[in-house]
Amino acid sequence: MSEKPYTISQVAKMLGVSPSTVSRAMNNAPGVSDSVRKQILEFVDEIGYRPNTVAQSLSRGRSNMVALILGDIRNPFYADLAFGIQKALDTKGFIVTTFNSEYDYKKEKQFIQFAEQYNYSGIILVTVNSEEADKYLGHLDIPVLLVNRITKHYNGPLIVTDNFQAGYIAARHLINLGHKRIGFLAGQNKSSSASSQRFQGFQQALNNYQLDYHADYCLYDLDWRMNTGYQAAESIFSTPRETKQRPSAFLIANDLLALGFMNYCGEHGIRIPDDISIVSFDDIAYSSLHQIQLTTVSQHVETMSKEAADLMLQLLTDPPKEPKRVIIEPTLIVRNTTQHYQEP
Amino acid sequence: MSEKPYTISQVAKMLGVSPSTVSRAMNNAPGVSDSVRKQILEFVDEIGYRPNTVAQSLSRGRSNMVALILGDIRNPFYADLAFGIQKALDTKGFIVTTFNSEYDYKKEKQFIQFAEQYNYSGIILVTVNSEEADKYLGHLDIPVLLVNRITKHYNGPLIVTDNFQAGYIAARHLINLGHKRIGFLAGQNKSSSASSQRFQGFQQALNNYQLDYHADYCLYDLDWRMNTGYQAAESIFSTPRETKQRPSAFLIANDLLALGFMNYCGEHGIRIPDDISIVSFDDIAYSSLHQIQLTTVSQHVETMSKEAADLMLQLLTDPPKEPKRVIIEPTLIVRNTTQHYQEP
DNA sequence: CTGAAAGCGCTAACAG
DNA sequence: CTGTTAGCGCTTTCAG
Repeated sequence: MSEKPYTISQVAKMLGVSPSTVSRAMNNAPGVSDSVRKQILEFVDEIGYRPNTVAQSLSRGRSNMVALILGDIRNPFYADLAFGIQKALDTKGFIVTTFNSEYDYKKEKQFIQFAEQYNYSGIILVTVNSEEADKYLGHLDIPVLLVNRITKHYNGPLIVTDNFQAGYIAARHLINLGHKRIGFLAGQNKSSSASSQRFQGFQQALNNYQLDYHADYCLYDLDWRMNTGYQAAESIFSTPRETKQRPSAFLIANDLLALGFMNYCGEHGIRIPDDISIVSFDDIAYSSLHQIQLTTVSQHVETMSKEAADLMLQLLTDPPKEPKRVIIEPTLIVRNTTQHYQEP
Repeated sequence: MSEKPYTISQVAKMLGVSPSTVSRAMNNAPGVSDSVRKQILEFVDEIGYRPNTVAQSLSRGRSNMVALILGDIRNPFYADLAFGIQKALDTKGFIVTTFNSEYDYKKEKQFIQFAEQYNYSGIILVTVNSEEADKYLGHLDIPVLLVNRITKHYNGPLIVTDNFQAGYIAARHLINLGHKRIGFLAGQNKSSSASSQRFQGFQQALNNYQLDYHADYCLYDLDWRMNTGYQAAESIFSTPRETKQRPSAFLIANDLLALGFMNYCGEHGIRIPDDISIVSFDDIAYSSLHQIQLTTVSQHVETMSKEAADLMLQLLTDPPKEPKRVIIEPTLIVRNTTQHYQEP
């Protein structure tokens, strides 16, 4: 592994052919006789020659690197997504670099520029919604695939969960259980269409079932971290309020927040679901633990990553003229953090 | 963002200077008058010219990409590690690509070759221990930094937790609590020095305190997934055995396995810590939840990632002749899954 | 201090 | 079918 790697012209010389022939043979491009091709391929394999991809990239004007830009790899939902995408693309000879925008659209933009500068050949983007992004997303030099986000003006390829429906069925579940005072711990609605659409689904459900939406049952603009969920619970339960005035159930924008929320409740003797029901979104692995048993809405991350990989592959090989848009049906997974409303 | 990017010669032409001068100015290399340099820098900034990094990479023979090869990004411990390293290196102008070896040394090797082929300028490696790796790790063309693994013959730069000590203090904690029959759910000892050293620490502690090591209290070669921990518990508790013959406590090779183990226990009415004490390793975020409260040994992943990033940076800029090796002290975090041994 | 020229390793017309 | 010739965009001697 230590000797200087061969170059294509060295290989060509050894074989007594020209570099172009070697190149053609290796890229199975037409214009090489089968016998010569075979010979080259075997030889190359034997001596372990591998083309320098940087040179290829420069020469071709494109690489086989794909950028995956997402919020934070420490969120298990994203870790799953990244893992799936990466695994699928690896086997096709693409390598994917993951960037953590930390939900900051400036960082996101930097990464996008990075990707262009580095001749990345595609970007899979869980975008931080912003007016700016909405403007340029459609006109990047390289193919973009939006994942789990949607923006007003972008109409390129896309793959999302129906987050409106996710919010709707989550809320309906609670309503079915007899809850009337339902709060919502919202994510960063401005920067996440997923979050805002879940919120809208929630409101729609309230509306359909003639329930009031109380702004003061809700918390807004929470970042997606566990600790923030903890603090949210703290602020909710430490402000004195008649029990009857307090929501009996909460929708929580993602599992991480919900876990933090439950953590606070556990520490302070607030029983779930006896005192309060909660349902959230994502269905990360930890939500299914017996000790947790979180009722949540699955986004089917496995499907999502598979579709994302497939779609990106398609964009890279033969881009369809009609951008493909795939929508995933969310599924409510009822576990143990929700129960029938009981008069306090 | 859509117009074709400028090339260095275009920029040079616009300024009426030569490409080399622009290059020198931008890399603050000597040989440009301050006034010209300033002018160039300003102009470049204004029009937003950014050098094509692929071309740079080819020309220089090295890039500013660093590969991070680890087992599985879905393990929160690795997600934390990756996040920390990436964040630290990003700000220094390096981009890091994460590869999931899935604990398979063949994949690992592939990724290493990949990295060389792509002109990566450094590799941060949580290696899958293997004889093969041990041979070539020292002689790669590019700087390597081993993280949380150690091999027999490799003596390059390194950063590890003292995993022997980790195993030792974990076991001692249990022994202090009066446990005498202690089992171990081992990870993949052959491919993970972290795992095997924890195991050795455990055995040493037993030895020091005159306790017997029972091979049949132990399970070996578990992969690191939650579900495997679940199955381990299943196999342990479903084989009939006198309670007095059963371990009263377990060391478990990492938190993920432990979580799976606890999951099974929860589902089957096995109370922790009343019926069985457990302590594991990593201290991932989910272990600290009130509903979990796992006693575990922290590897201080934050320190680890910071050190790793610093060390890699050093290797890339001015490699010291003596390879630096840093060892991190593990810390036992006592929570709620361990208690005094009680006669059954 | 500055510019011209060669070259990094590969691909892609263009000839034969 | 095969080889020759230019580049891709940048860095880096080497002259001036």
